[in-house]
Amino acid sequence: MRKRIPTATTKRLPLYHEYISRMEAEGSKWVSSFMIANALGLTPSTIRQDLKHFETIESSSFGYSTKSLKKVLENALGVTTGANMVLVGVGRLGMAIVHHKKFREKGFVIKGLFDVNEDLIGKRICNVPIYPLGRLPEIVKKKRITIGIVTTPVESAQYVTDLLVDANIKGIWNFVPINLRVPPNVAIENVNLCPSLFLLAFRIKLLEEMP
Amino acid sequence: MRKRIPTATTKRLPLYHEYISRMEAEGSKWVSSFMIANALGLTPSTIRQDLKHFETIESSSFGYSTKSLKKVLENALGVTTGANMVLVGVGRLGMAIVHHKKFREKGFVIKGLFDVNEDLIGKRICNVPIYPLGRLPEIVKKKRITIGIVTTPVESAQYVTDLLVDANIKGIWNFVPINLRVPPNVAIENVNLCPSLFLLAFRIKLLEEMP
DNA sequence: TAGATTGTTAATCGATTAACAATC
DNA sequence: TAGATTGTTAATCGATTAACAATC
Repeated sequence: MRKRIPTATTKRLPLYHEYISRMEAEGSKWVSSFMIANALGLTPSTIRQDLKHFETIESSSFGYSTKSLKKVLENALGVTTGANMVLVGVGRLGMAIVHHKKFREKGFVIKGLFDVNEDLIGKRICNVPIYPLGRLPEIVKKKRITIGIVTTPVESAQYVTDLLVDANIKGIWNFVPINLRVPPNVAIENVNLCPSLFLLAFRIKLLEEMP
Repeated sequence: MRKRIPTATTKRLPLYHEYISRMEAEGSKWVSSFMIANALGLTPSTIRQDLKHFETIESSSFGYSTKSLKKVLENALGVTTGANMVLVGVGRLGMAIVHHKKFREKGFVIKGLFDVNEDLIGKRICNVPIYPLGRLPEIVKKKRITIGIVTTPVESAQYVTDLLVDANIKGIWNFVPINLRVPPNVAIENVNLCPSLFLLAFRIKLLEEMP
């Protein structure tokens, strides 16, 4: 990749990757911008503008080579390297994430869980041990953790984030519906379930009002 | 609200609502565009442009009235009315969603669960019964369901979505990482966990490359 | 009133789309 | 080659920011 990649493009890369992976699994050797656009609800123009940022994609009059496109996307996304992660807040959502196989398959491995609940500490979920919060700095350092998953209640989310940041984590995957404060050298990605549901309700309302 | 509300604004409304709810709970009578902007990492200008679309918000030189702002947002989002929902695909993620109290508190109630797993059918989770997929049209009609939550494996997601659409559902809350096809009169909101994680990995990479 | 914030206009910025020559 | 798709430029569209008079 050459120039700065626009954020709008950035957000689509994981979607392209998902689609390309599926097409490759189905045995497709080539995918065109038309196919991708159609599958993802975008225009071919947008796809081409986005992929322009990556020089090493092999293309022809059939479209882009599935293999090279997948490779380039995985490189760009850092999927090839994966990451070691910890998860703080072992509620039901936290447990669902730990059990999710796909992350591990892609190299994103949860190495430790943290909670304040005394009853949980020492147990294991999917063979991942649950530690007390106090051991977070030690474990993060020892296991070379780069991503912290935050699935705590709202009240403790910022506190936990500060702990993670102090432990030199590089990115926060936040499932708590607040805007966590992190220094500029730490990446953050928010997954907001409640707002997402409200947004759906809002869209339904819009559709009903003006059909 | 008067004119068409821009989609960019639409996506921020749930965040405003979340923040205002918290401020109201803390006893704030007024919130300014500066406060909201600061809390959510936006500019005051953006906040004011967004809220301009809603006429009934009471404002003063202290900012916006928390009470009226919350009310307007809840009205706009359709949060006041809530919705009856069904969930298809009772895996761990599905279960985590069923257990999530917040949705129910806000009036978004899951009235039925559906799965193909014979062992699950007839059981209850959080007092919500699990039905066989075949009974979906009947239950959706009887219980006046408007939102369908899709937490199935990728392979069955489109099939399940078609079932829901045929049963006259109004919105799909999709947790499966594919672009589901729905007719234009059905709203859809996607929650993509894997792409979200990859996006985080990508941002970490960007930060490392050019700090 | 005085101080602060909104409401609003205009300018800037970025993202999307259209179109077509270059390429495979 | 012929047909189809890319790569790229230019035009359009929408979103964000800045600035300041109007308002409370």
